[in-house]
This record gives sequence, structure tokens and C-alpha cells, in this order.
Amino acid sequence: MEKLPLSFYQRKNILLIAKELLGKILVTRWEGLETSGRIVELEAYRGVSDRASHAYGGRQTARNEIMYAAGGVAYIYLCYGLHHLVNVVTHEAGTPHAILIRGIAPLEGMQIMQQRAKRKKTDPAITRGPGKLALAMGLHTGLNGWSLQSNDFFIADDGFQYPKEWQASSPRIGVDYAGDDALLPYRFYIRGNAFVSGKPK
DNA sequence: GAGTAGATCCTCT
DNA sequence: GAGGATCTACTCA
Repeated sequence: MEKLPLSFYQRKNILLIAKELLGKILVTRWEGLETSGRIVELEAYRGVSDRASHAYGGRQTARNEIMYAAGGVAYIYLCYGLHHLVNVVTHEAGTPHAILIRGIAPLEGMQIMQQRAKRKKTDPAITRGPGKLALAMGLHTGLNGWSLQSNDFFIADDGFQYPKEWQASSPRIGVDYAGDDALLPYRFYIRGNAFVSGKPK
């Protein structure tokens, strides 16, 4: 299992990177507790020309500043006041591209995730959906800007690949406010996987 | 099972 | 001062 190199994130084609991230493994190791999961759903946010992106029109604020950094770091922010959402920054420095991780299939540390989620009802799908996923993996806004080359939070490749016919794309979720850009097929997911958010198809 | 209200707070206008 | 890259739980059927 190998950590993805900076060169992987710093390529310019975010849609290609997003597709290639499907099937990769997201790993965190906080305080000796390792949790990991295979990425099965994500969305691309293509910087200044994408109305759904925080950086649309070249906006640069204290919150999204990290999107302008060189690829290979995490962009984590708070949404709706209570959910932490995890993004991977891509492209070279100065171009605010990011990929939102929306769903993973747990591999290691399932019990730790359950504990972190503190669910009333037992729910196996605690890593389905961006908010829950961040909670289960122990990710929060304090980790904004974290390098994915570190040893406690990174994405790895174990050689596994989902068959091409399982990979699908669709419009993104929850971005209706973005007008025509809400229709762009920038969401990539694994067809039929239980850890993909939204209605099963 | 489907539809919806409420939570909750940071960020930008 | 408004609204958001969400989720849960409650209602009604």
C-alpha cells in the first residue's frame, strides 16, 4: 500500500484525479487509532469557473484560502454549523480546485468509527455521506491545511481498482443554488455500493 | 416509505 | 443578517 505522491494531486485535470481517487484508501491515525476506508463517492469543485465552488469568481477568503495552495493538502470546513466536510486540494498553487470526499467503505477501525459517531441506533453506514464520514474518521476543521504526505492522515493506493462499468457519474448533490453549474456531472461514485449517499440505484 | 422541519454556527455580504 | 458542498428524527400515510 503506497501513499499517493504530491505529483498525483498536482496534475491539472481535476476530473481525471477525481475518477482515479475512486477505490483509493483514506487513512487516519490519531492517537494510535487507525481507521481507513475505500473511497466510493466524491465530487469535483473546479475553482473559479464553478458556481458551486467556494472559490467561484476568484473569491479568496480566510475560509477557502487553503484551496489556493498547491495540491496534496486537506481543505476541511464547517457546513450548516455542525458538519465537517473533507476536501482534497488539487492542481498547482494558485488554482483553487478541490475534491469533496462523500463516501467511503470502512476497512480498518470500524469499532472506533462507531464509537466516534455515538449513534443511538446501530447503523453500519456511518461513513456514508460527507458529514458522517468526517466524524467517523476523526476529521474536523482544526485539521484544515493538513498535508496528505503526513503519516497520520493520507490517501493510499493498494493496487485495487473498481471495474470500469461500476464507475458512474452524476450531477452533484446539495448545490441547487449554483444554477446551470449544478447540472455538471462532477460527482463520481461506485454503482450499487452501500456507502454511496443518496438514493440507491 | 416519503416528506419535512429543526438543529446550529461560521462565513461572507 | 442571511444562508449554507448535511443529517436526523419526526410526522403522516
